[in-house]
Amino acid sequence: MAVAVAELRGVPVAELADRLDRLGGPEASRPSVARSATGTFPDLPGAERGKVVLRLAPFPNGVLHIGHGRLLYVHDHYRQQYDGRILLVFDDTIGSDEKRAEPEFFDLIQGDCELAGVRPDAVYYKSDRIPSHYPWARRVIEHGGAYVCRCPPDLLRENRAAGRACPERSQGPTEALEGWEKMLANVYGPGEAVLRLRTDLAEPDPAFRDRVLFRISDQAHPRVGTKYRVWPMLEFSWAVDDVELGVTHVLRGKELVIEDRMQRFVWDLLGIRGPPFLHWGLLRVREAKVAKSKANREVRSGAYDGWADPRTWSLRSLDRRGISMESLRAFILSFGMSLTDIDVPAESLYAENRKRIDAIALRRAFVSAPVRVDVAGYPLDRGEVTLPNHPDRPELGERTVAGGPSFYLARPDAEAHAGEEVRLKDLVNVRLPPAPWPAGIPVSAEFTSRENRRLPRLQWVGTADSVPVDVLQIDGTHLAGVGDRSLRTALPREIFQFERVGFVRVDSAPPAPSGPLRVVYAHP
RNA sequence: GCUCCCGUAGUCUAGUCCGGUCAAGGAUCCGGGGCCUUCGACCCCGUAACGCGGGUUCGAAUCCCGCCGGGAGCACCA
Repeated sequence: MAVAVAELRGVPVAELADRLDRLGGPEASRPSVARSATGTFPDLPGAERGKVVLRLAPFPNGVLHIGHGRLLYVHDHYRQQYDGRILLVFDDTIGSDEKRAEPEFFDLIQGDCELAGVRPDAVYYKSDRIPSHYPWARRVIEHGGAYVCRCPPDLLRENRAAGRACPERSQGPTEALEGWEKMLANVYGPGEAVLRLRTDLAEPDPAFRDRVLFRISDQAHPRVGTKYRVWPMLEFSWAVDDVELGVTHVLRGKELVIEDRMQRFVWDLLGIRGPPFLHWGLLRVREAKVAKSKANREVRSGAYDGWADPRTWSLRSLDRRGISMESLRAFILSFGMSLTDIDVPAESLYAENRKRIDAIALRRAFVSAPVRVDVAGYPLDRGEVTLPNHPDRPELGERTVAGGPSFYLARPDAEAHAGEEVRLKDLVNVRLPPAPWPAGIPVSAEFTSRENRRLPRLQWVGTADSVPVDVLQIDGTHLAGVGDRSLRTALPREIFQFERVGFVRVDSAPPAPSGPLRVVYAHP
């Protein structure tokens, strides 16, 4: 058994490594394979290789964010393990006033799946499947499992908490069927009647008492408009669709366990054997407190820079920052199917990503808040210098950049060493003048020596040829600075390490002709 | 309040089902050192955990009981 588990655990890691190798390009030749610990995934009960059908069911009211990563990669993990299929089923029932499906997200979410590397084998829309739900409702009613309740929502809630029956609860199937037909025949307006499951008033869990199965809404749906007024609730719709779509295993977060009971209750009533359920626990990435409604609002108002704004922590934003989806996958899979409440810092994701990009990111010099420093006595032969693109990988080539005698230094960095001798990294040693350094006036420094000594090291950019750079940071603010001239040939989406600053990715948006090079900060 | 779930180092995880091989493994973070002219990488070293209390047993992270703590659900949302 122990051996079997060990083998099982070994598989995904190896597959991940293969996958990375097959990507080609610089990643294929990187010196070492990134290895990460994978959490445990139990076998799917009764699963047969090649016959597993899973379903992803996002609600289309926002793009997929980091939290959806678990949904995506847990499903994909099992798809790979069992050579199964993943159905993307848009959970687009009519929602509520606070939570409504919106048209643009159908395509955006499919794009997100693609981006994440979790391509669904088929796509369904719940809104196309409403008619097939009605016969199921009828069957449940005929089995005495449901009744039409006309209590106002507040009263319904009160009664549920108190375990009190509402007057209509005693309806027999015939009467309930009549009520149901009236619902379908537009006799009632929104909020005037619902179809409720008849569980047990003595049911100890108040959350489970006589849940609503169908309700009436006049809202227009982004895909089917006002074609339907009687809409199923999530639990009932899955009781239907998990069976009709042939789903073999339902994987969901543990906040949805009560939906399991609801589905089973319906299936038991109708004598159907449905698929088993598996759950994972809550995952919270500390820095990514995503309020979907706020993000949507800010994107729409233009306050955020689109769906890939770093503040949204959307999958798109991670990609834009240069955080690879394979890193996200490894990060997510490290949690396994744990039911624990996870509160993990983004640093863990960054560590995972660093393993993958450190070997391929070319090094570049970048200086923020530049202050000009003129060096007296600067050696003439150092007007240009050639530096390696990567300190550990000569095969990645080198670049030639402008040297002195005039430099930009990062003001806070340099000012901290005012009056001291410092080393301009990879170049020469200079003595900086004492503070203060008035703004707007070049600082006069003095050449001291060339040899590499253990002095504080400063990043520099030669003023003779520099490139203005704008860094979009994780909090949405911008950092202005200059980079070395080799950045002039930077390609969209290219990933660099700004030495002593961190990893960045060149933005894919076409740059303004005269504007700075736009990059997005990933992590240290 | 009711119902369910979860508690292994700062964080995440392996081990718990089937008690001994666990004086608890890995990752990350943190600290120290080495090395490459980065605050990054790599190498070496180090700190650090079985929520608490009982019980069963020769032996408990693992089984039993009782607490305590955390989370989720209690929508005509998903």
